[in-house]
Amino acid sequence: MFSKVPQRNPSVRVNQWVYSSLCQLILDGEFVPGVSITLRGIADSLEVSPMPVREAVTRLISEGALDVSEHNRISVSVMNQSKFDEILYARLQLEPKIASQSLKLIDRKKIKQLDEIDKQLDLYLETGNIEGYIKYNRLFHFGIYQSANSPVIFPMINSLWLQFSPFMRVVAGIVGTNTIHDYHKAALNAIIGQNHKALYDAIHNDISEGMGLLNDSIVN
Amino acid sequence: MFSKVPQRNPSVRVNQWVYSSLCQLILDGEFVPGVSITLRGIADSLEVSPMPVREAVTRLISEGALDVSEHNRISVSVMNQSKFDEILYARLQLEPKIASQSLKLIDRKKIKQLDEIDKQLDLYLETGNIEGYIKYNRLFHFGIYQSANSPVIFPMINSLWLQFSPFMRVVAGIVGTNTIHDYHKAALNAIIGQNHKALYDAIHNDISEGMGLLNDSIVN
DNA sequence: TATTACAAAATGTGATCACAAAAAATAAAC
DNA sequence: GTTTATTTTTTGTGATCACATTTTGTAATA
Repeated sequence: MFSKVPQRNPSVRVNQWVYSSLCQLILDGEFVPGVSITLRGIADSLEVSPMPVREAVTRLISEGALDVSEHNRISVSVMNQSKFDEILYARLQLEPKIASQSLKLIDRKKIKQLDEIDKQLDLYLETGNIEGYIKYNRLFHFGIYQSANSPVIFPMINSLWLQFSPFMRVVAGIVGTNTIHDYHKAALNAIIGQNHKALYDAIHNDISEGMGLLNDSIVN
Repeated sequence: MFSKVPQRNPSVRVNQWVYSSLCQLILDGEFVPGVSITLRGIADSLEVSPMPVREAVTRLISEGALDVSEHNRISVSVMNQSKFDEILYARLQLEPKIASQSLKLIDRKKIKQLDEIDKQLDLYLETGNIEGYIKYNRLFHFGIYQSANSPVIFPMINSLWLQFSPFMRVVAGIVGTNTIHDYHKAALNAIIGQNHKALYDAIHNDISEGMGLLNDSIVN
């Protein structure tokens, strides 16, 4: 049923594969906010037994990506104003800090990767490719964050992205790509120049402006 | 096996009871860092089948309270310097903010509760009762945070406490209660006076000083 | 057409079994 | 006594079944 699920690798456990597959689907915006999810439905779609799905879904619920509604039914989380405000606050407190923390660990090879991601991203922006933009924007941010080697805050950031991604996908489809202006170039220059404050500010501004575009689309 | 587990309530599901029981045991410091955990062992101790334990443990792993070591063995998370630094940073960014956010929602009845909690806490400090201190310190903090009605940041704070609680219990047993000085009185006065900044600062100072006592005891 | 009553299917939860891999325990050899 | 080899037990994982509850589908009634 799901079109773009990563291929099964026999060396990786089924539960982990299911979890990362669901993560990717959520982050890519394949899950529409509010839509109902069933364990057996996902199990059939991924062609696995319900058991590893239960484990993955339990995790995603605890990370806020999925919601347990009345009568223990599972659904994709819906955005509201207070959730959005807190996600924005937490992102602004955690992501610039981790970016800055990763600064000294980013080598030349990584910089080249980030540069290529950003070039691809600009291409998607020009052609109005929302899916491409969302995916490569995430690759850019997490490309930086992953270098930080952060044991506590990185999982928290991951959880935050899982929470707003379904909402972002819907909204981005409405506002389109032409109003988006990111601070990736500033971030890249800051990385190259090893300027902590400039990188911190670039990520901060990127989040502020990006989330600002989404704010108007919240319905309670 | 576990002595102080909350009583089973037939109206609440087994998985939720197991999860909250394990949470309480962890927060109260009953789980020693590094100790191995087995699904069947916990299931036998709580006199339930392994199934709901699997669910609870999966959640606790994703919240950072438990760790998956090599060969998929489960153990209580061990503290190290980088984890500690990030937990401290995240607590300082999130907890004062949520406390401040809860300020206008705390009514007279809640203030009375907090005051009684703090009185009991002082008693435990005088008599050197570590377990009592840890429990009532948590009751005080979460008594405030819960009033904030926070959908995103509150769960993050909960996860942070689950991560450092096992470590704190061990260290607190070493340093003792006589060196502890909290800012709960300042926090209470700030709440009564509806002073946002004073409450923010009180919680900030409380975390800084409390965690400062723990910092020296980290072994890598 | 709209509403109600009933039957059928679906859903999360809990329990149990099977299995491969890893620990732990025991026996054998030097 | 110490090390090596072998057996036994334990452990997480995945699959399957049973069950109460809820939802959905269908037919009957007005």
